[in-house]
Amino acid sequence: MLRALADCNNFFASCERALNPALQGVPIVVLSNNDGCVVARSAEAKALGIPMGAPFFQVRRLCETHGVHVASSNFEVYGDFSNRVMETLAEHARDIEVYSIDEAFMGFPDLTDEQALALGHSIRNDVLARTGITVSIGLAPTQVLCKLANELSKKDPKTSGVYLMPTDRTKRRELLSTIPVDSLWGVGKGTASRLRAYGVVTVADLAEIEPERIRSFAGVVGERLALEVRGVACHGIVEESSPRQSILSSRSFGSPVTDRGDLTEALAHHAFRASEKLRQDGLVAGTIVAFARTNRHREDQEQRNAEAVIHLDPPTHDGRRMAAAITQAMDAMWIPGFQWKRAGVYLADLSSSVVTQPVLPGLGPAEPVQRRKLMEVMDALNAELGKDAVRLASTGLERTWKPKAERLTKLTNKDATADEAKPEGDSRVKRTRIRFHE
DNA sequence: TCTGGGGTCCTAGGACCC
DNA sequence: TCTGGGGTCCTAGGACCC
Repeated sequence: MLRALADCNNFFASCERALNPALQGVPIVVLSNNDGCVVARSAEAKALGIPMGAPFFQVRRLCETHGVHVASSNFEVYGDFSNRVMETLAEHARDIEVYSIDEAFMGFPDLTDEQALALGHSIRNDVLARTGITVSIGLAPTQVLCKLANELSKKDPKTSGVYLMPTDRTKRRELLSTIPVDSLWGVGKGTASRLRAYGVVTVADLAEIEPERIRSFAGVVGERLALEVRGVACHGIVEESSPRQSILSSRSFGSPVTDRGDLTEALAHHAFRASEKLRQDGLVAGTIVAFARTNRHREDQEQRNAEAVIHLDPPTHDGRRMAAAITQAMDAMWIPGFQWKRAGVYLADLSSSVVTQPVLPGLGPAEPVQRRKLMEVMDALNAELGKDAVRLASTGLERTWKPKAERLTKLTNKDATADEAKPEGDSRVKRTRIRFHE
């Protein structure tokens, strides 16, 4: 089977540009939540030497000097662009796995080299025409090689954004012997140094070593990598969405929080947000972990992680119950005298909310009907009127703890209609896990 | 002054059982 | 002094990704 990885170029920056055509040719930088770090850069911004992940305050002057357009991240908008890109990709592929907000693996029947390249270019052109987003396409027999091919297509302008991993063995080995093993997908610092210690320096080295030998010093992860770079697929294209195993909602505070009431509000807010995600996926949670952290970058201050683990019996997706449980847990969790920088709620022990067990006499249903209804109504209103249109009083009115987002792109009416044009319902794309990233 | 927010998978080691 | 041998399940933490 032939596979492909389509990956949007400078995705968040490209979305900002698609929203505002006046930004053509202007360097663009998109900031993480709380306007903290650089998480996306247009080609022009990269050329200025603005590094990925840089704290914004370190590159602010550079941006001002060169007239860089700086935007706070707007995930709702990027999510809409993502949907349109993925729907377009799905029309071209036999199978598709949406791997993250800006990339997807696709599966095709076997094709000749010429056909594969032609297909890649037609997909790329179609996505650009329909969404304004440029994608790069890497074609290869396995996902790890697709990833590599994708990087090569980005590096070499001669490829025009589409690169096919050489099918000829000798040519492929020649290529792989020029690529360091630590640039592979799945090889981080730890694995790279272990591999080097055993003389595996290039991707070709990895492709030639016995997979069983690899296993002895790099585990099953190493073994799978070795097989994938040999052209033996270990990862399938996953069309079925696998149920998710955890949910996290957390944010940094715009300024440090020292008040117990503020922290409680923020945690109640995260509990409710996390419960929304639960309900969306038809899940209930058996465990909540509420946590707060001090600023790890402040070496002059004592550090603290405050945490409360709450077991929910029976498991629930009721945001009110969760918020109330957290408010109670604050007695145990609250430590006065610290400047809290970040807080959040983590949900675990997830299971389907569909009740499979018969209700025992005298115990009643797992979740009272009115509560379920209340959540349904809140979700419906928020879907209609916008996020947070209705919320729990315990999550606060003033919300002085809110993160910063001082450079949000204002949406025009035109964008709103584009949003309405979004196809609904039986789209062929099954969203698997969408991870908002970078 | 200012430094993000999600996820998954694997492994090692302890608890526990027979 | 010497003091089984497996197996499973769970959890914490590391590694990695976007």
